[in-house]
Amino acid sequence: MPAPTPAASSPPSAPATARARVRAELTNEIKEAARRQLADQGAAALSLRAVARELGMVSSALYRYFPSRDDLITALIVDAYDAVGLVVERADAAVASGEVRARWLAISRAVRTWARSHPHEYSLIYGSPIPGYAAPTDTIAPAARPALVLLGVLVDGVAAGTIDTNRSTPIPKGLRHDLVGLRRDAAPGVPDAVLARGLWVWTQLFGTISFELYGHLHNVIHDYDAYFDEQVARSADLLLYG
Amino acid sequence: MPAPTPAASSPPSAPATARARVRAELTNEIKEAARRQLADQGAAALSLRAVARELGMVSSALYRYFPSRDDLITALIVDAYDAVGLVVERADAAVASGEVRARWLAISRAVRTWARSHPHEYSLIYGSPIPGYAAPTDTIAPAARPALVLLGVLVDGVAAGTIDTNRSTPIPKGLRHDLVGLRRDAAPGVPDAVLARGLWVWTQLFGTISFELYGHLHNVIHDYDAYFDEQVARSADLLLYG
DNA sequence: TGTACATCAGTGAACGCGCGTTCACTGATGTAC
DNA sequence: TGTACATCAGTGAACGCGCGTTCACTGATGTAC
Repeated sequence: MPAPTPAASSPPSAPATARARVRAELTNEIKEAARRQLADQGAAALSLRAVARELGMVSSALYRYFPSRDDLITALIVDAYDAVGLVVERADAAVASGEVRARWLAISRAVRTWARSHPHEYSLIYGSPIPGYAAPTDTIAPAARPALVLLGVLVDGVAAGTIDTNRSTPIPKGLRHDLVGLRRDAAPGVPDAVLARGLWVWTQLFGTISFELYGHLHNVIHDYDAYFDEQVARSADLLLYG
Repeated sequence: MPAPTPAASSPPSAPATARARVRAELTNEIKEAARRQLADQGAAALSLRAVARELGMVSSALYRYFPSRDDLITALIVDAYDAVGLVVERADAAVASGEVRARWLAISRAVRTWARSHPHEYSLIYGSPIPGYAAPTDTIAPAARPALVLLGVLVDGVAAGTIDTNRSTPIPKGLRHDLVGLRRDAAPGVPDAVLARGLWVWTQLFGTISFELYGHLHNVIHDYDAYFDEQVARSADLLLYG
């Protein structure tokens, strides 16, 4: 019986050396501490020194992990998009693919649940931009992830005939042109009217969540669960039947 | 012919003394400089010292006008709500009150136009909250101003029979309860179904504007005018016919 | 109309604080032979 | 298996900066008589 090699106990995808493993762990700890700070103060107030303090390190040590504050913020943004993208994908995957209405509801609720439990990460990606921070191109692909799930639902619903493709309203030429691109890239077979409805309910969803999170319905809505359910059910009808 | 008194050339509503007049003017100049800084950096980065610098004053002088940085921010928030409230009211008033659809379109376009020309003031009130700033109650009344215009349209549209009140979808009990309060306070005679549709299109409007401003439709929509027109026309149909 | 006093605006220095980033360094971990 | 060297992580001091707010002050404007 051969003696196990030292690496045998670590998962196959783990980095080879102990140093690299520690590095990956500390990178995560830095991001977690930064996320905690985000929750306290918001992104604009995120401070490298405070993050270092929380980890018991000296502030200059962080520069071994992130070349600058902006790079740390970028990492948080990418993580946030990936996190919401993942919960949306999972919620969608938990519903049978023919159940278009249920998939929409599952997606909507997943976004809201994630937003409510991670309000500052939600703000980081869907709130107002951070002063002085310019998003690099690395954030583009993860940003699209949640919306791609909805587009997948539209593709399936149209293909299966569950989504009504007859009802149509006039669509201006400029928009029609943009919808051609969207269909080509991410929603084959979905007609203009359905894409326009998709955009319409998608932005509505984020409007509803932002209004709830930012208190714009304070003193108007008290039962946010009931309110959300109703609005999202309405969106489902609009999506399916136009 | 009697000699004019010194005060004769000033408008009747102007403060009595020269000192009070200068004070009011400087208060406005401070707010204008602060708004300019907002556009540069965003609210979180708004600095009293920088505002003072721009006005050629010493930073401590600002404390004669605003007791703290938060009070200056509050003033900017109130001004921003009043500004968007005013343009919305004017846009609405320019349309005959029976033209419900046209009024909705006018209101929507007024909000978007204002948002595009004052993106940082828009963010100040509809974007993510400013870290460390807690909105005082002074902001509540002005915050309601734009929405009250839409509610006025609903009241008129229902009273005149222009808005379809027959189409209705199930409304959960919790929401029904909230709608009772809303109807009592600001929308007499407007049934639940219409109020719920009103909330839907209202949040949709802000979702659309925020997505445009914050670049969430980057590479998807290029002709934002066409896109906005289509979405808002769609909302008009929903509002009127359910 | 003129004077005495009170109110107010703005100054300049200071307090105490926090920030991002650079840099030369020490000591530990990893690699090649 | 052991040794020599290279790589890397973390330290601590420093640079240069900006911030909100307080405070005693000077001089101008307003008010009461």
